[in-house]
Amino acid sequence: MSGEIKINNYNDDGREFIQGIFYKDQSFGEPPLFLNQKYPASAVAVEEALVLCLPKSDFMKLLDENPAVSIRIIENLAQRLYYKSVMAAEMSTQEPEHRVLKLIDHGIAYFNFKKDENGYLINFTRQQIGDLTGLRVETVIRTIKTLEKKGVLKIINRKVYR
Amino acid sequence: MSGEIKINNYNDDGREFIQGIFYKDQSFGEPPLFLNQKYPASAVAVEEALVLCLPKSDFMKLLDENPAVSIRIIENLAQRLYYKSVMAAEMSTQEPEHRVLKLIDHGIAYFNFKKDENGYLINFTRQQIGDLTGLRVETVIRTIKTLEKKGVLKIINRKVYR
DNA sequence: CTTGTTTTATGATTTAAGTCATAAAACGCA
DNA sequence: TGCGTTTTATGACTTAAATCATAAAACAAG
Repeated sequence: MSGEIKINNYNDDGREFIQGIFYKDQSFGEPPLFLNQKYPASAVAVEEALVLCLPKSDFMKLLDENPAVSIRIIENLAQRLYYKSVMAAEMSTQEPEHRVLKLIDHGIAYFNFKKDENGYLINFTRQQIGDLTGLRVETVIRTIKTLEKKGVLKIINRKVYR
Repeated sequence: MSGEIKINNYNDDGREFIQGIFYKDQSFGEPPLFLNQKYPASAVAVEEALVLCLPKSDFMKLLDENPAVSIRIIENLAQRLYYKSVMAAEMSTQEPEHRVLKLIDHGIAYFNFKKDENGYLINFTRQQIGDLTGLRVETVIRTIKTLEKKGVLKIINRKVYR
């Protein structure tokens, strides 16, 4: 309903990977419900957030009685699968510059980045970009500097614009 | 309807990434339909295959008139999203041994690996494992050897069993 | 059976990203 | 207003996986 939630994992040595970030009017956590699986990740509030929790039975009832909702859910899952497919290919084969840029451009299209006179403000910390792309902070910082030098994005007092 | 299909991408320098592999009774390629997006990947027959192509309009009609099909589609997308989430976390933070093992164990659960007296036969080439995990063939070969030495899987005349 | 291709295999070398160390700037808050 | 924390930043060094080279075994096709 409001705020910002990240879905994440930690690997064996405590390194974080962010599966996705969700904002107002978005939903998360459905897939395991349909599979009777355990949640493969955690949900963490990045800022104060209000989240509506729907019991599985109510959710299933909603779907049963309301085909239009099913379609919306399908569209939503399709969107998330699309993002994951694109990022998986990026993360496994492309170099840092490509990965960071892809994430940023995806963010412009699907996260709530605001546009002002400098362009779109990329509302992620370097650490978050790293955790979303599988890179380390230092690498992200250096990569963003390189991208700025190449003129594909701007850094205006430490904030990234595209 | 039969055969084996891989969904893949090639990066800028021709390196392949396999998004997924599909067999009899499975479906693929739906997400972009719901998003009116271009296909972000290609489909390639790995062996002789027979594929049923359903026009978008027919498919949508099927969903509209048949809520039970919607639920099946949701379950299917949820399954694929689940796989991608798990593999994304693996690929970005875990080391080769972990990645390869995770893929193999997922394959046992969801691809059509057959069990015989030696255990489950992992019906992938080293190259395919590499393209699915973002590793190079040589790394996969060495990793599998290490895993064999550790006793977590068997290599019987070049075939991998788990 | 022969021949060309794919798959598995192994050793040597390179390199890009990770790691480690350190610090300044910015932010949050009591 | 001062103090602890987070974020951005940079340089030096290390390392794990990629790359390169080479080859044997297995397989496929004629």
